[in-house]
Amino acid sequence: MENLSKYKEKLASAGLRATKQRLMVCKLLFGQKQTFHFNIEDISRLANKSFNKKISLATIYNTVNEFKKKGYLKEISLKGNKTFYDTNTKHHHHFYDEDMSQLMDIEDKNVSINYLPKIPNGKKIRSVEVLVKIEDIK
Amino acid sequence: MENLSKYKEKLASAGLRATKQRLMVCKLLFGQKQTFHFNIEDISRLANKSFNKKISLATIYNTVNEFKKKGYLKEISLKGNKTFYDTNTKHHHHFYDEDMSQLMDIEDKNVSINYLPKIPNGKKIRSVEVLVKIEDIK
DNA sequence: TAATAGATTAGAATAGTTCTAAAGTATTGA
DNA sequence: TCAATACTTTAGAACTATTCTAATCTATTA
Repeated sequence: MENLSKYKEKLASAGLRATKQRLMVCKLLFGQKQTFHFNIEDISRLANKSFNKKISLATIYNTVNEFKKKGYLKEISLKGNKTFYDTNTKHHHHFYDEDMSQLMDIEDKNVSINYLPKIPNGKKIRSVEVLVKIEDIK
Repeated sequence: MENLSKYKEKLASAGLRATKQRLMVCKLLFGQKQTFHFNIEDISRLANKSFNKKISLATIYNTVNEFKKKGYLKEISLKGNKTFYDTNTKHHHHFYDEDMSQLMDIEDKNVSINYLPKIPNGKKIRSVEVLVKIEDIK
């Protein structure tokens, strides 16, 4: 419970008051050693398991969406029904393991693209995302 | 109505009988000069407009899913609620226009990647997809 | 401490997709 | 050709993810 102030700042800067539920969400999202990938259900399940406390889905959706707007979380471009988020907001890429349905980060510096077609008139590039789908060597 | 046999073959090879509704879906999907991007609702709307005929959503979902399994259509990896499909099944990449919510193809030969990190043990690459998000120059 | 502003919540509402069961259509074998 | 069978289509139910709503609760402020 030592670095709660870090989370309080984060919440404040996103225009959110620090409440018990939001602090729990922060702890789950940003209290990990490594960045991670999750969906809303994961957070709900983790809150149950880690704190023995049920946080309503509405609260989780609200908090996650505010953090996304603020740039503290990134939504991942992946097909499928559920929305996935990434606590790694640095520009980077992904491996997607088709057999495990699992995502792994690829650091931006580990991918290089040396040619792209010219972009349409009046447009500029916002981001370039590479998704490397991998599967078991059968 | 001249190249219906082309569609009949396609349906047969996907294990589907050629019915009025499925032939309409085929015409909409594969009868275009250019490859295109669509979702289920688009096909439903197009059937209404082009043939003045309502095809049930269930039929469209079934047919599109069978074609996807068979490799005649590709599902596009994009966040968002609706699933998008691509009639271009060649390996290729996309521009995604954030302002217009519009997809454009980038031919595979127009993108080159000269370095990728090594892939995890026991895994091999299935595909490498590049998504270039673009936006208006404000 | 009272008043008020904001937060949380359960559950309703919505949207995309899949499932189901009944009715329709095509195919097959006699 | 006809009946039996197999496959299709369909409307609507069911399901799932997400958002909305309105009532209750909590925190802040004066």
